[in-house]
Amino acid sequence: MYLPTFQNLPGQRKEEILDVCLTEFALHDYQTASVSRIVRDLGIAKGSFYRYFKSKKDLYSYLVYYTTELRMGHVNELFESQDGDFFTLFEEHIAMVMRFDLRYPLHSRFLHNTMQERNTDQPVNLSLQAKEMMLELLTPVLEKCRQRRIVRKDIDTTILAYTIAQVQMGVFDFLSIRYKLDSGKCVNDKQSSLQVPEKEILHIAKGFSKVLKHGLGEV
Amino acid sequence: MYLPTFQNLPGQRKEEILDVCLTEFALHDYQTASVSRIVRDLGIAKGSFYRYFKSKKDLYSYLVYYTTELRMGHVNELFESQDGDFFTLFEEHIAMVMRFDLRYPLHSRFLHNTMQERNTDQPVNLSLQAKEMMLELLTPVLEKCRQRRIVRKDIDTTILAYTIAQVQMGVFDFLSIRYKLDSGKCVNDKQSSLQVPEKEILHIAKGFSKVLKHGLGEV
Amino acid sequence: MYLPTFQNLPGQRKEEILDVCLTEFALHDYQTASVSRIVRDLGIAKGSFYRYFKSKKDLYSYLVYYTTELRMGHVNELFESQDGDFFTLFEEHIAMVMRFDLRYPLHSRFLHNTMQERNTDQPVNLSLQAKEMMLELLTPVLEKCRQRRIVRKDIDTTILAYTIAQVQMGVFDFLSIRYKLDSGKCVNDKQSSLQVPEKEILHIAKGFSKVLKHGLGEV
Amino acid sequence: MYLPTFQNLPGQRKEEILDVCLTEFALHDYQTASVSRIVRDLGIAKGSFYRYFKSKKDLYSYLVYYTTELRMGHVNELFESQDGDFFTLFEEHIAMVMRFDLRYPLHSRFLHNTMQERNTDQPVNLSLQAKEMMLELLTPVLEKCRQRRIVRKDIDTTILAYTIAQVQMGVFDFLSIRYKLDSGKCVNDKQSSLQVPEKEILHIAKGFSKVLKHGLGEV
DNA sequence: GATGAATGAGGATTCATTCAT
DNA sequence: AATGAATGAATCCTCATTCAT
Repeated sequence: MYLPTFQNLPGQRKEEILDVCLTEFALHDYQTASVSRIVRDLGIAKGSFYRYFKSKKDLYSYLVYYTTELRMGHVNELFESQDGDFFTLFEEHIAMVMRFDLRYPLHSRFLHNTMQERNTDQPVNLSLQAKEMMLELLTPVLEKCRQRRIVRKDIDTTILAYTIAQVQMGVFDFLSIRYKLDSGKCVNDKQSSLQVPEKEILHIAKGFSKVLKHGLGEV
Repeated sequence: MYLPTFQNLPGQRKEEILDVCLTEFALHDYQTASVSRIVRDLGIAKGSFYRYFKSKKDLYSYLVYYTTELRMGHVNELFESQDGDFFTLFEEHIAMVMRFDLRYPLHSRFLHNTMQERNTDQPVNLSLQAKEMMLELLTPVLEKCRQRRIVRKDIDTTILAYTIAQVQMGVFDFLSIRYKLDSGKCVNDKQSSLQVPEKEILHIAKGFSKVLKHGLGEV
Repeated sequence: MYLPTFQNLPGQRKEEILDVCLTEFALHDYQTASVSRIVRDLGIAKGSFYRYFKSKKDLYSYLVYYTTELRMGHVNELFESQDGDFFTLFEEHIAMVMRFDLRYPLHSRFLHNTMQERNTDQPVNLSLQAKEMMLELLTPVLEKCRQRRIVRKDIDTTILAYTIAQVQMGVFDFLSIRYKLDSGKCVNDKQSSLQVPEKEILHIAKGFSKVLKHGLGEV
Repeated sequence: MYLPTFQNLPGQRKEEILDVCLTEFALHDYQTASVSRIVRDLGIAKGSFYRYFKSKKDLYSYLVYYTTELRMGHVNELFESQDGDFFTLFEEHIAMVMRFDLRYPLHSRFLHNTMQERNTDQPVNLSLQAKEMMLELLTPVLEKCRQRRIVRKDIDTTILAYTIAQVQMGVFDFLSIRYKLDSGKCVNDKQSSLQVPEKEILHIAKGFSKVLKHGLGEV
């Protein structure tokens, strides 16, 4: 978490600082990311940085928290609404994910990096952890869906849940490939957002939703 | 590529060395992986390492080549056989992947890391690149499947192909979660392989295959 | 060029540092000169050095600039004054050179080394370059002298110019031999200056001037 | 000095080896010259090298001896013949020097480098030593010339002697500048000799001789 | 006589962090 | 509150030399 000194900074300055820090961690992995570069880019003294954040690790933790919060404000997690259809929900969810990725490419790329971080010292594979969490959330939802005969019963729930999770986590890369978006370049050039027509987003969301619901096989 | 000095080493010693090197790169990303640690673990002089490999980068390249070759010997890539059904093929493929991951957890984890390498200097996202390559391979296969009425026509091929790719690339993590395998710990403890009953493997493979073919939705 | 951190140092400390650095490069060629030895001699941390200068190369460039400036403040280059006699000018010039060499033996030796630097990577022979530059400066001067019947016309200007340059560049060694000065020892022992009576300097300067003007042959 | 193993090598092989070694020391200073590169270029084992020469230093010493001998076979040192004129002698001497430099650019460049070697460990400035030796040889010669009224008496002998030495040692560079010879390139490209018309050589030799005898000044 | 693998000290440089000002 | 100089261990890599085969 940040230190009081950071808290007392004017709001805009705080955002500038977070922006630079996110950029650094969006372009490099944890080890390679450099506090020296951050303070250079911010034009502040090394000491100042350590009055804002206790350490590189602390900064990183906060950035994870911060971006996760931001994302949660834009993307509702997948759960079964009382009346809505699960696959419609999935469709909406995945559309939200895409919109977030396009609107906040910096934060999105940072989170993406986060998911790929591996580290001996703290042997937590964040990516794995995230998937596990998602499975835990999805499993009961899918169970209910089964009872309501929305989801098939002849395949393990974990397999179903994992497929959903995996597809959902891949949307970012899908967009990158489909629209030749270079998120690294985009972050480097300080582009603040990417453009894909809403219509396309809806189309893709429906596509993935349909695949999940009915499979690839011809009926 | 390795230097002659390495080539001349007794076979067992070569394997020991590759093992230590793979471990280092399995536990750390390229930047963080340390030649110093490698030579310490091997109990050899710094200079000796550089008589085996020209540089850290060269070692890394070779390890990628080496593990890729190994994997290719165990896992046939996904393509449409003349008479076989695509989804049966997928089932077999994914079973092979799981068997490889379990038998060679070190190599598997290394390859996994490889896919996640991002580098500012050469802004090639290997993971993205791999996915793109897979899409290019899968697209024509799917097109044929469509003509033969095996695959539905009402969804974009790219979406279908991407879903397959994404699911396939996630098997490793699925096993990790389902069987509480900690590949980091496993690599650290020098466990040479992991055990999951063949029956389970076949079951999971069938599960993913079915999901892909028929979807999650109840019929 | 130096970094701000160096600039901010107290004047005396700056001189101490430059002194140690010059000594290192006066006793060894560029490749052999060692940053490790410099920081050891200065009693500072490795990292500190790199807060003063960006790199070994940058340090070297600055030292060249620094000593050249210093020398230029003490030694006027050879050119034809409107009314003065060329050989008188030469006499004065060479006396100034000797005085500089004796007063700043460290800087002088460093510059001397600089001239001898050869480098495979950038195959510029500095010594050769310096001579060429000197020839370019001297040639028009000598041409004018010829018109004014001060310099003979029956020998190629380049030969004349080269002789002047060569003699002038050898004064340092001449002093070393004549007065048994060991500039290496002198630098090592941190002697700050060498003593040769002004009378001697004038005598030698006149000697070289006369030789150049009238030659060795008896009239 | 070389070891017996080297002595026993067939003559041609010995020359090949010396050639490669000379090239290495012609292109790099002592410290930077690399035994590794030498054995690589020769295609022999490291161990073999150390059976030919005790050490890098020993090799270097031998190369100095070897090239000096070679040069002495082509260039007679300057001394007063009983009847010949000193300045005619100088003219012939300097012509010989130029011919040697052009015919043996590799050896010439090596010797040139040798003269520029500075080293803390063995505080012998070879260049200075060579000049001193030359002065010792020239001084008695000049004294005799004075008695025979060939050389003027109103200037110190050391100054005269030094001027001669200095001019003579500069011929190599003079040729390099005048004929745009790049001895580094020439060594790299394994050109075995350089071409300058004999007529030019004689002209230059006469030029320098005249300057030394009569000076630059108009009579 | 020849080989070439092993050595380990040394090279330049970067880093996160501390602390006196 | 902010500064920025100092630290020193860590990074990758090269070198001349030795010695068992």
